[in-house]
Amino acid sequence: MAKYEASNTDLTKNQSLVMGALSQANGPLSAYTILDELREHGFRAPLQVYRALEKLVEFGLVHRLESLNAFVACQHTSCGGDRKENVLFAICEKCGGVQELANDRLLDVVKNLASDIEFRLSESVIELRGLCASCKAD
Amino acid sequence: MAKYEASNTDLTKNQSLVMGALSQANGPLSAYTILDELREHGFRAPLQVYRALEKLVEFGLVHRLESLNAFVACQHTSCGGDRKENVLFAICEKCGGVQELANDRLLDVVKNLASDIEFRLSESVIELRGLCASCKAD
DNA sequence: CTATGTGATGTTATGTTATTACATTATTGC
DNA sequence: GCAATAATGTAATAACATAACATCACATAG
Repeated sequence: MAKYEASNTDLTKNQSLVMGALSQANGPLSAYTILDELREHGFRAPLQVYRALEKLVEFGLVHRLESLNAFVACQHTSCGGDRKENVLFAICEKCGGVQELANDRLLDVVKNLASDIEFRLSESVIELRGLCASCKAD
Repeated sequence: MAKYEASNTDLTKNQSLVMGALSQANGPLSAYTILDELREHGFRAPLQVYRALEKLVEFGLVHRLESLNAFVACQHTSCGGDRKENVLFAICEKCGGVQELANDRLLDVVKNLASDIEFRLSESVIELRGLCASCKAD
């Protein structure tokens, strides 16, 4: 956990615990799953998790997956630094794994699309569903 | 409601009622909002709404907005016909309005992206958040 | 040093969204 | 008619999220 405390934004105890749980997981976790994992560390209520998650998302260390109601640790070392979500997710429907991608071309298309309809874009949620390379082989 | 019963897929009573509620609304509705609106028509339980919604989504008459946990009537007359979601949404954070867009270029980029990582795409969730043309003017 | 502000935490209760399980009714094809 | 299938009704519960309020830790201006 020292790993996260040492990051450019210092994390509080609860934030570190939640970040630790998400980093050890090999996929997204729901807030309540995190809560259960952290009961042994003294967590008692959902709000403790949600408050930590809110900050971690704000810091760019964690992403929320809207189509899963779940949270995943950022896979880009960069992400904490370059804010602004030019990021998308490929979610495997078989193994539950998530791949995080950053793609400028996609972002450009989205921006153009928004500007075509005079929409002031503040955030974009892009989540692909399907089968990951290893699962589609089976 | 005859309007929907007359569509190429015949709707059941509950499906028609839910479709009617969504069509009259000028924005997305949550399942429970729909339930409340339909109590006067005899609806008693969430499941009645969720079951109807499931079918309507299947028919392509309704879309689910993942980032809102809400549902919106399809704005393309075409949508019922050409299945497969090559569709995205611009959601206004001020007025709550939703614009549904279909864009081939975006779909191409997404497909290429998926194929780059050997991901077998089955569905894509693309939801833009921001301010619509009329709200950003204020 | 103590008063005050700010942010984090703890706790309970409640609100909101979605599904499971099981019984019943309607419709369709034979 | 009768079996198979789809739709519906109802109750209970699961899963996800926030409101409201109390307390604690710590920084810093006076």
